[in-house]
Amino acid sequence: MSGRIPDSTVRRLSLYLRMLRELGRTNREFVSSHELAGRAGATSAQVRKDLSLFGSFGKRGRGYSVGSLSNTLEEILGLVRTWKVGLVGVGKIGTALLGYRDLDARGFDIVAAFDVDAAKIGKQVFGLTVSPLSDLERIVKECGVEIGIVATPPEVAAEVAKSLGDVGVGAILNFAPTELQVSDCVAVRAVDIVLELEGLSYLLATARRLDASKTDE
Amino acid sequence: MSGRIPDSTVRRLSLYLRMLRELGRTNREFVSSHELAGRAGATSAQVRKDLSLFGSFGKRGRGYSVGSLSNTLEEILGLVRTWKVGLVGVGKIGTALLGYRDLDARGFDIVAAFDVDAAKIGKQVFGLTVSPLSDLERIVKECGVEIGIVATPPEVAAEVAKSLGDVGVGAILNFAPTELQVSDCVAVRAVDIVLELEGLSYLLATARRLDASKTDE
DNA sequence: CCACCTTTGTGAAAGTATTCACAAACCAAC
DNA sequence: GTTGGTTTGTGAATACTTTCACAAAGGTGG
Ligand SMILES: NC(=O)c1ccc[n+]([C@@H]2O[C@H](COP(=O)([O-])OP(=O)(O)OC[C@H]3O[C@@H](n4cnc5c(N)ncnc54)[C@H](O)[C@@H]3O)[C@@H](O)[C@H]2O)c1
Ligand SMILES: NC(=O)c1ccc[n+]([C@@H]2O[C@H](COP(=O)([O-])OP(=O)(O)OC[C@H]3O[C@@H](n4cnc5c(N)ncnc54)[C@H](O)[C@@H]3O)[C@@H](O)[C@H]2O)c1
Repeated sequence: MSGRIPDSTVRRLSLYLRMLRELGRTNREFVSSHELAGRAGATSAQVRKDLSLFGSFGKRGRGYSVGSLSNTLEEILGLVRTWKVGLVGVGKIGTALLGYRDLDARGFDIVAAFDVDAAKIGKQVFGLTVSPLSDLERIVKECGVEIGIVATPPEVAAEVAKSLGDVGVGAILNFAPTELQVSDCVAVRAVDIVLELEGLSYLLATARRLDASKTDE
Repeated sequence: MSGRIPDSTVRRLSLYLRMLRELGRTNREFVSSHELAGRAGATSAQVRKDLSLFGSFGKRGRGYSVGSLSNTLEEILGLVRTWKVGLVGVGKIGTALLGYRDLDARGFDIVAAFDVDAAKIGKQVFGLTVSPLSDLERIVKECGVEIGIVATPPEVAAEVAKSLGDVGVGAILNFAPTELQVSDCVAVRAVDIVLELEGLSYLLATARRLDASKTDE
């Protein structure tokens, strides 16, 4: 059980958990793989296979207990605790993230924010005081920051990510449209809005090309 | 040539293009698949296979012409034109996006912003006047909005997405942590920050579990 | 306790994506 | 022109993911 788990499975587990929490709020007791699949955009076989990578959690004939499967998924995903998050770059997107109340509720607590801009250092943003980047190491260690968010201009993102890794942060969420190269023991995920828009652009352009060639015939 | 192209290929094409533009700025003339692969986190075979899905663009023995491959990729990705974008929900993240100057530069022009909050309607945000949601249809049609961004609270995201689809928007970028179900002829991509953080949480938790079991032995 | 209905868990099959490996092409230098 | 070094384009091989399909398990009602 639980060798290498594909990324796509982990993403789906998050979606299942989200649905389970919703169902929990409506006091539902059991849910079938079929129903779980429905809203997560997966198939029922996929739900069962994803879960079977970690164990057997369902009751044949009944489905999955909403409460206990929620707990199991939270355990698997590491969401039984609150993670401490540090944010670097209190600009437009960084400020939005500091004000993103859902993060707390979901187990991600932003405990520190850093910037190099003297005008921002010392100011409170959504209740958190912005620290100078030079205090990164001290504060990350004192607060026990485990996840870093990079929200700086792309030119300095790689450098910032390296510092975060060096100082012991184990995972980074990167908003800058740049590939970070950090040590393998630091996990990185990117949120790349331009990339997503370009993906949409490709689909729109392809649809138009198809339309155009159909009209030509 | 060019049947169904995997999503992973399209994402990599964007990354290749990004690198090519950087190389272009340094006046480089040719680049090999090996070098292109390097920074995009791919292999050279993958670069060549991705490109070969669309045609033959390289010169054996030399590599790819930076300028002409850039143009080709822009053509493929539909980036030879500027797309008109409409944003719904001028809150924290919506405001950050309105101020994201890079989007213009990359061919995505936010031409309209909508909200339901009377306090926001009519105000200028980064040079754009916020319109009431009730004007969605009129403005989308007048301005020719082609891509919609959903930046509303999750509870209303599905409804907003449906409206966008109904008034003729062909593609949606969704920031709300909700599955949208829209007609198949509307393309959707999601930017789901909580999902990404949960992915990191899984990796951190797994690493810890491994550590713990090693120490136990 | 048995017949019947439902839904899981899982090998095996099908389908996708990535990597390998090499002939064909190009360039440069002599 | 021919030799040698380089790099593409691509079929074939491998690896990975998803889907299929069904036996086994649980529940219900008689
Ligand atoms: N604005 C958006 O909506 C948006 C969306 C997605 C991605 N992004 C990306 O996020 C990043 C930030 O964008 P933004 O729009 O918030 O820009 P911004 O200019 O508003 O903010 C950048 C912040 O980073 C700070 N900074 C600069 N160098 C730093 C360093 N070395 N260490 C710490 N802080 C530093 C600046 O002082 C500033 O406060 C960019 O890479 C951008 O491409 C922005
Ligand atoms: N804040 C962040 O950094 C962040 C990051 C990622 C995702 N998100 C997601 O983005 C969405 C917005 O988050 P936010 O933090 O900006 O919230 P917010 O409350 O600051 O903004 C929401 C905005 O949407 C408007 N709105 C509400 N109902 C509307 C409707 N029916 N039509 C049009 N506009 C409507 C509100 O008036 C408000 O201006 C949420 O779904 C959130 O989960 C936020």
